[in-house]
Amino acid sequence: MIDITEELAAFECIELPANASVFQQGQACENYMLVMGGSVKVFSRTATGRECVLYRITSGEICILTTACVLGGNHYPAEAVTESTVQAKLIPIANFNQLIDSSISFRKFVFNNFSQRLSDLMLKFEQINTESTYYRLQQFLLQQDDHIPLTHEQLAQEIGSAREVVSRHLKQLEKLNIITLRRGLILLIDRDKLSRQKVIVK
Amino acid sequence: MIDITEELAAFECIELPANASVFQQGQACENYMLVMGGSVKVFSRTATGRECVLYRITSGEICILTTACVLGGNHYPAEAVTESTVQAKLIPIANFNQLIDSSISFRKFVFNNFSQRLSDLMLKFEQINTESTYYRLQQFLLQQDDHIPLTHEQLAQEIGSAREVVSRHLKQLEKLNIITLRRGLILLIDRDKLSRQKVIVK
DNA sequence: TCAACTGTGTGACTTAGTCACTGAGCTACA
DNA sequence: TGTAGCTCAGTGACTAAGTCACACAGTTGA
Repeated sequence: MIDITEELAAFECIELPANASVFQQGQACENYMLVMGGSVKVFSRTATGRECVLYRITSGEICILTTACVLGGNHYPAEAVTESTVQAKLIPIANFNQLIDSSISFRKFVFNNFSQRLSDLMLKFEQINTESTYYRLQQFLLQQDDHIPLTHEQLAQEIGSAREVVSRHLKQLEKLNIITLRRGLILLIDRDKLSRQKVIVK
Repeated sequence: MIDITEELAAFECIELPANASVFQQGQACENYMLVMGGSVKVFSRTATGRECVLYRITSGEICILTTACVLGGNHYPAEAVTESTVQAKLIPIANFNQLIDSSISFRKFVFNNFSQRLSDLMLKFEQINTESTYYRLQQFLLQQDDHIPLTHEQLAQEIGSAREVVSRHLKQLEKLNIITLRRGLILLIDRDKLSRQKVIVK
């Protein structure tokens, strides 16, 4: 992790409540945001309102989507909301540009963030485009604890699918004694079997 | 356009033939590539071999996917091939990093490229995820000349769909006297009608 | 001129997403 | 403490998209 504490000391920290909109699709960009604590979810939305999580901005990360917007002269191509209380520093564009030129650390920091997001997006694109919904669901579940406090809706958003599709797959997995379903909660009871379960039998 | 002629004068220009692989999925990254002429197509591939064009690197652009790979320590998440004879300069990583630190122009140039790619990918993601295949096909056709020298396969790759699906939509459009189909060629004969044609009737 | 290749058309099938609706569980508050 | 109104989950019916297999037409080159 690159230390840019010194560079950012001058900027004041603000606090956002949970579930607050950070920016919306089509909105113009105004400030760089550096998240100091909490988590911001960046997602895109289909015509029918379905959400698909693209990535998260967590502590110590910068929202480089702003840079892309400012330099490209376009508006935000996605939405972002806070998932928890978020502490963040807002950096005006002029200050940001000045820091890029004056601080090697800050420059490297921003470059790293850019790279990471690009990689994240490529990976997400790959997954959504090349892997089946069931495979994405399976992999997502395997990455979690045995106790998964998510609704089917939230799960669908994480893997970029529809709630009904996820519900149906989960129901099949429950019938196979791989998981147990509770309201807003999934209990993973046979991780091994899940990792081996390639196809869902009707 | 930012002028970085001076910064790049020291690097020799190589030439690649058409249809040559530039990098493959999973490959490690070695050099930065700056395209001086011609076009490189970057695409991802599904498990069944279907390709989806992500973006193109054309004259004066740098393949920042390399930066993302180098900084992220990961391998190429996509493939790239030349679409024509391509002139390019290869810049070793050490020289690239040195240029970033020493030249404001070069830095801005790379930043702009990063931003543009991020925006491209977001846009592509949006389109593939939120728009119907027919809508993407319709929009793609409307962006072309009336004389479109592409096979259905190539068209499918551009919009990220399957050849058969594209073929079927095109056939419907031909029945409606909107286009004429020839081998390896589509003639757009009624642009207005195409732009109004919202739904394909069976 | 014909074999091999590339491009197109199409039927049958599977998977995913959408729509509409039902009912179960939770919670606030009258 | 009962219940209205909410969120969450389940499901049938349908459509869109992708996959698979195969037929055949146009093109190319030995």
